[in-house]
Amino acid sequence: MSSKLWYLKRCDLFERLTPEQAEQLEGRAIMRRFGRGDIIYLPSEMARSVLVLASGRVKIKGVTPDGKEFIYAFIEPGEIFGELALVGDSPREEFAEALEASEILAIDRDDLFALMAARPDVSLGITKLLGLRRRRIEMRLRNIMFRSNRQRVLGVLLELLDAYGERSGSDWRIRLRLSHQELASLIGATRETVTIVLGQLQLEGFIRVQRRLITILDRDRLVAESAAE
Amino acid sequence: MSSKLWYLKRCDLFERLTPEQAEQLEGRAIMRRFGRGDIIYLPSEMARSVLVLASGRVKIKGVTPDGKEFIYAFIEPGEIFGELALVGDSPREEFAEALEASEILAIDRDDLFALMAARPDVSLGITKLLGLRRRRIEMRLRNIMFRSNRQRVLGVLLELLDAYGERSGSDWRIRLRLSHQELASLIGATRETVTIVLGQLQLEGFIRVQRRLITILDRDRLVAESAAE
DNA sequence: TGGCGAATGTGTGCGACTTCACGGAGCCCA
DNA sequence: TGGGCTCCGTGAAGTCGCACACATTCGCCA
Repeated sequence: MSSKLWYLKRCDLFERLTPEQAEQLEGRAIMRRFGRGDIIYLPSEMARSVLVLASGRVKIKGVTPDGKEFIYAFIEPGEIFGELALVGDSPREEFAEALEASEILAIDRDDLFALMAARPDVSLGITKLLGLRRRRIEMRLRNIMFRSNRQRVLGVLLELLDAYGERSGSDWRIRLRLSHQELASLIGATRETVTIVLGQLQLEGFIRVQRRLITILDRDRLVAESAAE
Repeated sequence: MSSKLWYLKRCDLFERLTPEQAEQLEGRAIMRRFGRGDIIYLPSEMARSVLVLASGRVKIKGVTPDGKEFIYAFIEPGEIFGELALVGDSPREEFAEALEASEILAIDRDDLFALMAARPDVSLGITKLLGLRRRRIEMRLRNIMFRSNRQRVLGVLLELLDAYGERSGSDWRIRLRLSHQELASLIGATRETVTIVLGQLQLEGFIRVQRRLITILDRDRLVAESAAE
């Protein structure tokens, strides 16, 4: 089995394809490699294809007019991204950047449309994917509007715990190692403020911070604190 | 033709149904009326149906833990809302509130799933709808993160102009009449700040404000100002 | 048409964040 | 194993926007 095919099968959406359908898709997909920091696509670039992350890690980000970067999402292996190519003919409005060396499979959107026509379950899967991501973005918006930076940090920690949490003894830790700058880019604050707030939360016994590794010591209290007021 | 059927046909998604399909859907849909200020659905309510606005106007909103309201979107007649019912079995996370007397058609999500299976074009339409709304929300997020309230107001005015702008002589006006409070709930600011900023923009000749009616006098300069720095 | 609630205009203090600046710690890799 | 880079910690000074308090105006409708 080709490596392209193997990667396709790892993606939820495609795991139930018939061998012929999978091979058809695989034959027309293009594999590309990117190094740390490489830009995979940019805004204003026409969106002709949908991407599947085979290995590595990717972030989806935007840049404000005055040059500050903000993060929409992180992509893990097996996940799809750039899927807004399926909606209309508008250009992309965000960046995709490789956070580490990554392998990416590009599927032409017409091939995916064809597959969707033949497989209603794939079509429904795409719909649900779009819906889930929309729900996530709305949660981000809710976490930011009218909230102090302390509340935003609490909120984003819970969100990350939900998406990337793993057990560590009696505690939870966030598998995704993020710098203070990246946390700041998630909540719309400065790097310095995030440093301060994380320090306070550590003092108050909510979390332990070790460089890029954050451990949640008291999840319940953190949830209460985040919901309070 | 029943009024329910007539309203269904006004909705882009359903206008090309066969008479049988339309009647089938119509027979199972439920029409309800709401008065100004009535809540159509709330968070934590299970999302069993998708709504179509037949007449009136609706806003989709959330509330922060400390009671401040923020607005996700406005819905106009012929538009669908509550469509996240199609994604998984999670409860709703937002409010839908009637802004004026409204008539609403509720379609059980299973009926819509059945229709989607029979009509790939409806399915694709739903997918695109979700994608468009996600793009819109992402634009909102981009407009808010790291930006001053002045920039946010400029941004939201352009967004509203795009969605609800109409020609008025050589100028453009925003068809949707919004209070300062509602504008504030769109950008995450206080009502007072919005009043100040609108006043400044009027002094600077960008816009004219008459109570709830905003006219854009110099669109190009406003775009430049919004993109600058 | 008078009255009342909603919407708008304005001012004052204050606090949270930002900006800028710099020192030190950790980490990768030649 | 040390040089250089990124990341983290901290302080001083300034600003923006918020909270709160009121006055005023508008528009609706009894």
